[in-house]
Amino acid sequence: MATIIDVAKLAGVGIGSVSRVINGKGSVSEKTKQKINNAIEALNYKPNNSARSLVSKKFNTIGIWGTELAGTFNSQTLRVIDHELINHGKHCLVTNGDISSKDNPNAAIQSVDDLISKGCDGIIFWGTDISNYDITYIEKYFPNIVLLNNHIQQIDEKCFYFDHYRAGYMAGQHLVDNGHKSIACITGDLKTEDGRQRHQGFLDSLNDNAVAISPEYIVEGDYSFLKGRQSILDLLKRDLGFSAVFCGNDKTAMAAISTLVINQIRVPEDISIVGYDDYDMAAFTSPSLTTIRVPFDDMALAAVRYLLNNLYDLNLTIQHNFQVELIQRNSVNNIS
Amino acid sequence: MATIIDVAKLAGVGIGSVSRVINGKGSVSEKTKQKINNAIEALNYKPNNSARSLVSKKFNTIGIWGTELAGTFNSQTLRVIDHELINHGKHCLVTNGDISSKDNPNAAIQSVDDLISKGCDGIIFWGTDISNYDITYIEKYFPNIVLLNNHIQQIDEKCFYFDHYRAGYMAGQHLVDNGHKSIACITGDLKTEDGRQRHQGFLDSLNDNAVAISPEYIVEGDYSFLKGRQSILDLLKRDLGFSAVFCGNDKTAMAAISTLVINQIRVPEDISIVGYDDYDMAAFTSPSLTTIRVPFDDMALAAVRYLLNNLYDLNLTIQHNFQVELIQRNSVNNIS
DNA sequence: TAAATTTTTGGAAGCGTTTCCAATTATAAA
DNA sequence: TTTATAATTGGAAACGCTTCCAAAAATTTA
Repeated sequence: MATIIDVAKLAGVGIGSVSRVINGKGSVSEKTKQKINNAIEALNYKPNNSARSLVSKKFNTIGIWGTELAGTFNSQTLRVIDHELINHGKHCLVTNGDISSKDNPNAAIQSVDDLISKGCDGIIFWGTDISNYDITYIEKYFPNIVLLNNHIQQIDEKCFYFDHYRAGYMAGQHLVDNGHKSIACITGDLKTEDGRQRHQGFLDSLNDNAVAISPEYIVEGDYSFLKGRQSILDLLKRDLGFSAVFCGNDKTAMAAISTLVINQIRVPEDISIVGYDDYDMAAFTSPSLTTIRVPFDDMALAAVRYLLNNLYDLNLTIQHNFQVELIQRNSVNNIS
Repeated sequence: MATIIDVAKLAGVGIGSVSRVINGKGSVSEKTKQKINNAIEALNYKPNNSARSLVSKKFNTIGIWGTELAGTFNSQTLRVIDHELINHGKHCLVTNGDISSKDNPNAAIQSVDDLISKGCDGIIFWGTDISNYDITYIEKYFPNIVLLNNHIQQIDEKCFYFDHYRAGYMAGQHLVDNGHKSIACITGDLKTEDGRQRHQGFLDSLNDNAVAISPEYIVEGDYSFLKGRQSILDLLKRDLGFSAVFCGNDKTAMAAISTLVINQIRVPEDISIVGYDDYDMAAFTSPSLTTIRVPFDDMALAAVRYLLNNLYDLNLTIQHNFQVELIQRNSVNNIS
């Protein structure tokens, strides 16, 4: 591997000039610039990143910390992030901080510290699987962070999230608007903040419309297919006679549909279903799923850009209003 | 940030001893080891990775190069890889070498070079979106690579793949065994090697059972939901009267089911469907999908481990026989 | 033309490690 | 005790870069 010294020698100049050329800063005459570029070409020279980082303390890398990497739309989002980084010559270090499996209470912080000392200029915290307490603790000594789909008031400007409450509200309203009065719900994971918010929004929408919903109509889910199936079965067993179900995410909704169909219950004729997320598969369930489209990719893009702007002195435009939208397909029946 | 010199000073020893302790090699007396560990603790010392890599030429990082990161089960696989790496104190650098969008014919190689010079000890090439030619070219100057779900004869031992041909054959055989004689097919992407192999396996299974399939029964897909819908519509329009369809992946199959149902065609009573992959959603389509379970995660684990063993002198067990399995659910009717 | 100013240039110093080797210390053998 | 052997130790050199500054060259002004 050629070094900067080799390049300098071949070009017949000092290493300072070479450094100035490859970094594009400091003044170099056109003539020497030419010589140096030729030498770089000839030697196929690539700057050594370790040496660069060692002195500059910049890594041109940002870390992604999350535990939900196994989700469905997350890989699409990861792609969005990665693309934007590559566009700006940065890299992306992924860490799956699966904190649940470890018995160490500091597992989350340790895995983040690990990421930091590995060398990244900033970190995207994806989701709510790390406590607010841990995040604010980390933010004090490593402030270049951004939260994706999470919100902590103290560091509001570093948070990229949307209004889950409003989204949940929209879902409930849609059901009410279609004449449903007896509505069940399989929530998202209520241990997560966004799960709670959307649930509250949903509840409030019914309340505002004077539609009652008693606790036995509600089952707590966990976003998985399996739990979705169990939950709808649970609900069915209670024999409540509801005409619609709001599901905490599309996976749950899909599992609910398939389970209902197996049990000879028609969707939407007998029971209407509303999902949440608008995964790519939502248009291809049977029936296709009416759901809430959530601006995940937009948020991700904004989050990376925020980091990029702050870390590398760029000036990328950042979207701030993330639109939530109800996508009407065929899983809701109008019974009014 | 404390450096190794600070630690040495505080412990009252030389930097050599500190280095020996943090790397756990070379002899250090129990007494000085104690002093050093105390100092490390007191200063919250973390070795600087750039400096380490600069001299050792090891990065403790492996790169993942792929273009299919937006797939569905890929994020699950990414998690498998990441976990195994973290277990061994390594990190994972992700690059989405989206080569199609660029007009540069060397885009793939450049993005790989970029990954290499960023600093990784090895690379996992995920999928077949980079040409054999490019890979063998890269392998010459950067031999620490592994292919996941791809196979190049010259570097056989670095390839982790399974028998797509056999898997395709199983799918066809299953349909024949259930009495189907008029079978259609929406292929995978035939630009990919594995897509071609599974298709050939499927074709041969019919042939071996003396079941004819003429070209108009075959539509080329591209693994997407959308194309799946278009393709089944295409097939329907041809009015061929087939009783079953083999789909190149589960997304295609899911789109096919939903489209058939919309068109008042019952699955499996009117048309049977076999998928491919066994995505997690396959059990939750309506009807649930009979499909080929593909050992993707096993392959990924073996691939990382191969790299880990070779790069860091480990001795992890590596699975070599990847099982393909037919998962029978409810999308195939026995009509014999 | 000479002096003042600006642009360009070379290379030493320093970033925080690992690796090596010579020197020191501890241990075993005589 | 002395000598031979083994274990431990300290720190200089090197890794390849950026940053800085003083020196040299080019340009402008008087």
